[in-house]
Amino acid sequence: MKKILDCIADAIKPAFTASGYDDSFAKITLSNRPDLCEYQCNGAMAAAKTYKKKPIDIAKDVADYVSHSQNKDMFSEITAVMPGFINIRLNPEYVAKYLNSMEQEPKYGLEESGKGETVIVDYGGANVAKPLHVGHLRSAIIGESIKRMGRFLGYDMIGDVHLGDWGLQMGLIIEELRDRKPDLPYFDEDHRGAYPAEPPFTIGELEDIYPAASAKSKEDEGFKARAQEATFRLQNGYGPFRAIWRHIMDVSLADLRKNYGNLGVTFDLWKGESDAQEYIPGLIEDLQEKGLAYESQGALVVDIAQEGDSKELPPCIIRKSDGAALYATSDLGTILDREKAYEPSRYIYITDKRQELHFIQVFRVAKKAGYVKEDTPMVHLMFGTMNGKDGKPFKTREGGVMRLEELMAQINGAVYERIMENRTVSDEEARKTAGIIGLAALKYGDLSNQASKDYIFDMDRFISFEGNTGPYILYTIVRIKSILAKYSETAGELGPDVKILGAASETEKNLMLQITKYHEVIPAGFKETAPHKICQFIYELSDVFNKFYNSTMILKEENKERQASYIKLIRLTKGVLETCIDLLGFEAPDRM
RNA sequence: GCGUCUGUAGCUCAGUGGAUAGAGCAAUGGCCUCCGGAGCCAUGUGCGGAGGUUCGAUUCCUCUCAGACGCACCA
Repeated sequence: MKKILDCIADAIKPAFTASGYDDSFAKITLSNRPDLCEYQCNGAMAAAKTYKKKPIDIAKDVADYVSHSQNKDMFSEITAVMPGFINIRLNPEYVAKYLNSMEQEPKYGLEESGKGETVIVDYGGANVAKPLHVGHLRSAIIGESIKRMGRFLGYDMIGDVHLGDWGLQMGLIIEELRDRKPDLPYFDEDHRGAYPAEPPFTIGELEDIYPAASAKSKEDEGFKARAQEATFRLQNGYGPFRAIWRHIMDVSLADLRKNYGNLGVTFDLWKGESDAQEYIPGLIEDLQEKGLAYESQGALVVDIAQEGDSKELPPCIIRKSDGAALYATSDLGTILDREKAYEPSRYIYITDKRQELHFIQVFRVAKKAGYVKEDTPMVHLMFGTMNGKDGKPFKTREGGVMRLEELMAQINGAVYERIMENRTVSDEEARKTAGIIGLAALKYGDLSNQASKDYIFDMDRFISFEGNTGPYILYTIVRIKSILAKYSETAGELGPDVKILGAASETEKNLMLQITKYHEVIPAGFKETAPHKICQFIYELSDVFNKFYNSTMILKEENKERQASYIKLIRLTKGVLETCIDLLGFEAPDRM
């Protein structure tokens, strides 16, 4: 259904036209002076130059016309004020009508603007055989939210975890495994026949092997050289190492699925750098044939500089001087794979902002070589660093990188303690609820910030039940659930003919007007890849709801028609809140 | 050195070419015959600095200061 701002604009357009002004000036915005009006139109001031008239006269023409037009019932006020603002208030009956139709439609009347578009979302970025740590957190949380928003808007969203599964870490693990278990058949050059189906290690061992190998390679040059050699052999298809690699993948992926699952993050594709390998020889050949790739200092590079660059950007290296492919090559290969399989109409990559240059390079090569159509948007949604309270990158107390599991355990533990302080619920329920609230606290704490900026992770603040936090939003939903349950106990379910009535109080009208922003906020959040806009919306919605709640005795209302209207309104409020937190990637418990 | 991004209240963060720049936390003072007080109401402080464009700039431009990040064979 139409956004309420557009409804208002359409209602006043005839007034502009009839008074001799272009109706493109009939643009409505939310009022920035709520004490004066609900909506405003600044078009008269913009039109003043064009028509060489005083803004106030134009505003008066428009306001007068509307006041006498057939659309006048839509407004309770439309007035021209100095220097040329048109101040607008909506008739409460009109707002109620809008909400009633909203309530009846699927997705509350949100238009599915994305129908027919396929979008690849590249997020996650986990490395196989390395545990997830807080550095992976933002990509997963933000990406999941963007994916859900797009899907809700009707886009065919394809989320790809894009694993780091082809790098030096594989060689490191192979050689460390050789040192630990030299008798394994993978290291016996004379071994014939199949290799065991069972992996030669558990996830626990694997998690120990990689850090050990990584540390060893920094001290032991010989070991590092062996790892590089092993990586090279793996990448060139050496059978025994491919067999180990398969084991590493199987063991690690099961663990990654579990960990991402605990975060409420799922992927449609579990592809990785290894899947791009088959495209690389052809890719390099093609870039050479097209005359884009040339030798420079022994490496093969593609120029990506363009008119208008404020600085000459370095060329994109697609083959190292030792002949090996690298990051950019792999990402280009992945693009070829995606074009072949999906022909996406848009790409969204969600990574750390330090990779900005890399993606500029990759995108330009992809466009220059014609792998991706010129008009296909390739978006790099970059996010900033998650810092500790000291403003420096978040670390464990010992100064190491904190694992995601540990972070979540800490948050859930802290929430659990808070629940147990005030309530006597069963331990089992408290644990479960703590998990739900903890995830909301973590995700909301992250998503409520602008993605591109660094932000400070402050657990005490994020898990607080007060202020602009996830738990506060959940609390509001739980409170509404409680009222609805009590109502249905005594009065039963709402009949289908119950209508939301025109607002009886200012707090009620504020709640109703806030709900109408829903149609504006969700498409904007996706278009601008800005989940924090959804957060801001539901925080404000929770706030106006709580003010309404505090000033209105819903269950004691004696007028049954009015009471049913209240119930329907708060049910709609709950529905909108739940829809939005689902888009952010978390859910509300029944009690907390 | 060059480039990109950031700088808003004591702290954490929103925000817009337009009227009086908003929230939360923290501080202080109120509100329970009341559907969950994990709430509501009230009080105080600010656009890093200097120019410019504009009728109007916190927003756009230039310079400057401070911080983060990046600058070809890591991913």
